[in-house]
This record gives sequence, C-alpha cells and structure tokens, in this order.
Amino acid sequence: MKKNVTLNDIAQKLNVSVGLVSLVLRGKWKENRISEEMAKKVNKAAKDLGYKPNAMAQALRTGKSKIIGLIVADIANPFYGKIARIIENEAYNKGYQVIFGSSDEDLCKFEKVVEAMKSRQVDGLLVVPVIGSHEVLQAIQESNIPTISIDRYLTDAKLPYVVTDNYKGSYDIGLYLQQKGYQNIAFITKESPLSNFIERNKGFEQSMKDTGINYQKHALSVDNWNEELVQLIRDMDTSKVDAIYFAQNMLAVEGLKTVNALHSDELDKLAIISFDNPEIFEINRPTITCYQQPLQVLAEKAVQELINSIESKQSKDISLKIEGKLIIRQSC
Amino acid sequence: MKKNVTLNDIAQKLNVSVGLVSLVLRGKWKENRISEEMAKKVNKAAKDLGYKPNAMAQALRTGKSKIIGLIVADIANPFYGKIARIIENEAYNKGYQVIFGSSDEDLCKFEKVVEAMKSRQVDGLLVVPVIGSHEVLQAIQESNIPTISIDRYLTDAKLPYVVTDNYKGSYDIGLYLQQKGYQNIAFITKESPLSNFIERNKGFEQSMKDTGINYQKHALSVDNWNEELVQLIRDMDTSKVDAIYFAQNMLAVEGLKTVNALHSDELDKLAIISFDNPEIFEINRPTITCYQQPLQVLAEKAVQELINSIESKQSKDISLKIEGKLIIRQSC
DNA sequence: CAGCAACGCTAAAACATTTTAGCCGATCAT
DNA sequence: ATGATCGGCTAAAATGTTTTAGCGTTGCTG
Repeated sequence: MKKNVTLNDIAQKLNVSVGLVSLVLRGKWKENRISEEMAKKVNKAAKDLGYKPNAMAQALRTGKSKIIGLIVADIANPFYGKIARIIENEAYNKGYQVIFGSSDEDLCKFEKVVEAMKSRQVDGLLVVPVIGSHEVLQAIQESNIPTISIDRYLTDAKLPYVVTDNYKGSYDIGLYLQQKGYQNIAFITKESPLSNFIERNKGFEQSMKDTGINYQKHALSVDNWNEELVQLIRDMDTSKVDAIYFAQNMLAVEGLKTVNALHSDELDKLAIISFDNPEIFEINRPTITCYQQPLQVLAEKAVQELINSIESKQSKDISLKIEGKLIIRQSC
Repeated sequence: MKKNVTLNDIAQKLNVSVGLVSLVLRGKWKENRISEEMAKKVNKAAKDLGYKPNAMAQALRTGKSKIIGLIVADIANPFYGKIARIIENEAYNKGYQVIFGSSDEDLCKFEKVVEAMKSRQVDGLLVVPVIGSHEVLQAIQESNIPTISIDRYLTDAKLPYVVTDNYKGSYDIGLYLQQKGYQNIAFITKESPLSNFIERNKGFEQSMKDTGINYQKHALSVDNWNEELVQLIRDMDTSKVDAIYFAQNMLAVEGLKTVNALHSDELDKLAIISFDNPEIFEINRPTITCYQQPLQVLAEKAVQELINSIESKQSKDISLKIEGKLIIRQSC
C-alpha cells in the first residue's frame, strides 16, 4: 500500500514550507519572489517522488472541481455516444474530466443524476434536457453552475443551448424531395414537446406548403411509437405514397427493420430519407439518404461555451443553431 | 450566487457543533448517544436548508471518492456504449459515479487517462486494456487502486478480469456451422495479441479441427484491417467458400457494407455468421446470425467485483469468463 | 461512598491543498 | 540616519467533512 505523495512529503524532504512547494509547482514562483534555484530543486523533488496533485483537495480549496457533468438520454445510443466522445476529448484537452449519466428520458432519473452531480461539485453541466426538466435546470442555474442544453432545448427554460438547426434541416429535406420529383410523402415523426421534434415538424410542414407537395403526417406518440410505427408501415397504402421521411434515427432504424422484414416489392420501391445518420444507413441496401447533424461542431462548441462561462463567470447566454448537411445516397 | 449549505450552516442555526450534525446526518446518532429529539431537529434543518454534502470534502476526509473510472476503447462504439450504460446503472445504484475516458486503442492516450483518473482519486478502475498497457496497470494496482479488466485481458498482467468466454463462443460457432452443413468457411479475424482475438481464433480453429470442416483463416492486421477486408471480400473466390465467419462486430459491419455495396449474386449466396450482435444485424437483409456477448451480466459482475474489492480491501483476484448465446437469424 | 457507566454533547485534529500576511535582513533613496 | 523597498521565505488560515477524545452531570452498583 503506497501512500500518495503529498506536498508535505516534498516540503519535508527539502526542509521548506508546503506553501512554497505549492507555489512552485503551480508555476507561480516568479511572482512570489522564489529563487530559481529553489524552484528547480522543488520541481526535481516532485518528479523524483512522483508527485501527483490530489484533485479532491484542490477542488475543496479552490471551489473548482474541474469536472463537467454530461447527462444524455442514453449513452448506449450511438448518437449520444458520438457526442459523448467528442465532448470527452474537448474537455480533456482543456483539463476537465467528464462524469456522465443517462436519464432514460425519465424526469425522475434526470433529477437524481443532476443532484448527484451537483453534490460532486461539478463546475458545469451539459445536458440533453428531458420533458419537464425546466424547474431542475432553472434551479441548477441559480446555484451558479453553468449549464448548457445540447441536442434540444426547452422553450420554458432560459438555458443557453447548442443544437442543430432542425428547422432548416427538415425544410431542406422537403426541398430535396421536391427536386427529386416526389409527390406523396409519408412524414413519420413523433408528437413530442421537445424542441428538436417541434422544429423538424414545423420545418418540414412549411417546406411542404412552400413546394405544394402532398404529404401525410404521422405523429407517433412518445411512449408507444415503436408499435405504432410497425403497424403504420404494415398498413401503408403504397399506391398513395412514393417516399417516406423519418424525422429521427430511431424511427428510421425501426422503420427499416420493419420494411426489410416485410420484404414487400411495393415497400421496396418507396424512396426513403431520414434525419440523422446512423451507421446502418451506409450498410442498408439501398444505402439511405439523410440529413446529418453536425455533431463534431455541436459538441465542440458546447464544451467551449461551457468552459468559457465556467472560467469567466459571464453567462453570455449565447445559444447556437448549427446547420448539418444532406448526405445523398441510393435510397432517394 | 447561492452558496452551498454546509454542515456549519446547520450547526449555527441550531447552536450545536458541526460534529453532531455530521453524526446525525450520516445516521450514526444512535451509537453516539445523541438524543432522538436532536436528531429530528437536525434532519429537519438539513432538509429545510436544502443541505447536500460536499462530495469533495467527504472524499478528502475519508480517502474514498466514490468515483469509479471507466476506460474503454471508444465510447462512440455502441458495443462499449452498451457496456458503459450498464456499468453506470450498477454504479449509481451502489452510490458510485462513473468518470469515463476513451483510449482509442492508443497506449499513450490510455496512460494519460489513467493518470488523470488516479489524480482524481478514483476508488477503482474498470478498463478495456490496450496493447502494451500491462505496466501502467501493474503500477496502478500497486498503488492500491482496485482494477478490473473487461472485454479482454492481458496475459502478462495479473489483473482480475471479467470477459466473455470467447473460446467457447467461437468453438460453438464452428459446431453450428457443421450442424448446418457448411463445408468451406472463410474465417475473417484479426491478428491481435489481445485475449479476445487469441481465444476466438483458438476456439474456432479447434472446432474446425474437431469437426473436420475446411476453412481458410484470414487474419487481418490490427492497423490496416479495414482496407484489407474490402480487398479480401472483393477478391473472394465464391466457388470455394460457402460461409463467412466474422470474428468481431467491426469486421462484420465493414464486411456487410462491402458485400452490400458489391451487390453480387455469388456473395449474396454465402452464409454469414458473426461474433457480437450490433443493431444492424437485425436490420440487414438477410438478418445476421451471431454469437451475442452477455453484456448485461458481464458489466454487472465487473462492477460488483470491483466494488467488493474497493470496500473490503481483499483483492480476491476472481476472474470470470461468461458464456454468451447464439442468436439464430436468416443469414445462416 | 468510591468507582463507574451512561448520557448528550463539544472541541479539535486530520485530510491536501491554496493563498495571504508578514518576518528578517539587506539594499537603496533621501 | 531614517525610512522604504525588495528578496526569499514561513506561518497560518481556510475549504467542508469525519472521527475521536473527552467533559460535566446523573444515577447505579458493590
């Protein structure tokens, strides 16, 4: 059982005070008139002994934990996995570490995770807000923990956010469908109060209006979309539809699963387009045309904004909507 | 800027000592002969003021951070995402939080992440070890931070591990192929010094020997498997092969992508079977038969073992190999 | 009646840091 | 000669907990 090396160990070895060691190791020896000779000795001793600062003690003393909390719906969902990956990278580069939790879209669990993170003294929070979480988030904000919404935002909370421009993306999908000459679109989406669906729905409906294309909107329920979707596709009247637009990767994945399982010539003739770009889209036969979210930029910006407001204490309330891009493949 | 409520705030409000408040709040008032009346007062005050313990201070004082570190190859890979998800859940249930990092299979990055986590005073570590990491892990072990390998293990490190029984899984795949009457298998795997590949390779080769089936082993290089795989499938002599076995999800995914892109009748006739069970396998046409790893059990056990050895300080060095199961679908 | 346990609490140390005030001698300007 | 400044360091407070030693009073036992 090796004890960790502390400042005290170094100080004793050199017969100096702990304070001095601390100052040197944090690079503040110049402004504190400590001799270069001494600085060198201290640094050497620290290296020799293998000193690693105790982050807990630092956190306690400074009030800064250098930890940021990340709350997503489900880290097992590759969409969030990818985001988490980028966030982790950015954060590490800036000397922060990431502690994560999944909410499962459940308010109760979301609140628990927030509490746990608050207790951990996270310096800031990156959250994918769940329905009804505005109060918790407002509270967190007031206890002065900078918080940024990602992926979606709540209209009833005054949180800064960094999200994809869902309206524009969905609108552009409509334009693309027009350009390709489709006339009757089955628009499969969810009836959700979350910003991303609201905007995707608005955007697409507006572009349908502007282009004059026929479409049928199927807004599935948040709780039971899964079964409803299977039913919907099973019963689809393929004579009245020439393209399907899935407004989300989960819808598309489940949809493709059903389509492929049914193996019907009529269904196979339909064009397919989707929001999001899961890996499956490149493997499916045909490969699927989609609107890819700018995950890299989104996650980077979110971390940057968060760390900015952590370190400068000026919550500038800058919110961002970032454009993604259409990826054209075989299906449409 | 609301300050956090501390023990001191409660103590002052009630005109008692901090120690007493601490004792009560941690449920130790009985064994410390504190009156029930007082205990109630304290609890009420704590609730009223909204007291949340400062985990940093607790950690500093007790030497237990209640944080476990999780290092995977890439959290964006759904395989690890799923594991992370289960680990997170288990850990939260036991009062631990999870801090994560991705190694990218890069030793240097792995070491950095380990250092960062050690500095954070993690109580224990769950790692997917990368090639060459035995020294770092040995060192970590010696500084008395319980560590468990998951997914794979290093033969040259004496770490406990919790992994799938890769040998058995791969052997069973061979048996299944025999049962289905396949005669010429293309066995696509990687030439890796990591335990999972070593055992999958051994297991399959043994079962080929035992069953007497013809097979060709294609062990791709760890660094360039991607391109090699595309080439391999492109050049495959379909007259001499009736089934392909992919020894890993990444191989299968890339393989299916290539197969589907080539759209060749001969390739389509081949049976396909794979280790792992990514979501795509259920969507692909045909759906893919595979050996599914017991992720739930694996991750749960790993967390349990880890927390055991954190809390009891007896590193029992129990290592586990857990069986997965064959999932039979259309492709084979 | 001496000794002792029980009671209900307090005080203080300890954890590893960071940061500020200040000490002492020497140099410098006035 | 006086006062100020500076160089190089130390001492100590502070962060929010947990834990142990112990204090003064009662009541009981032998």
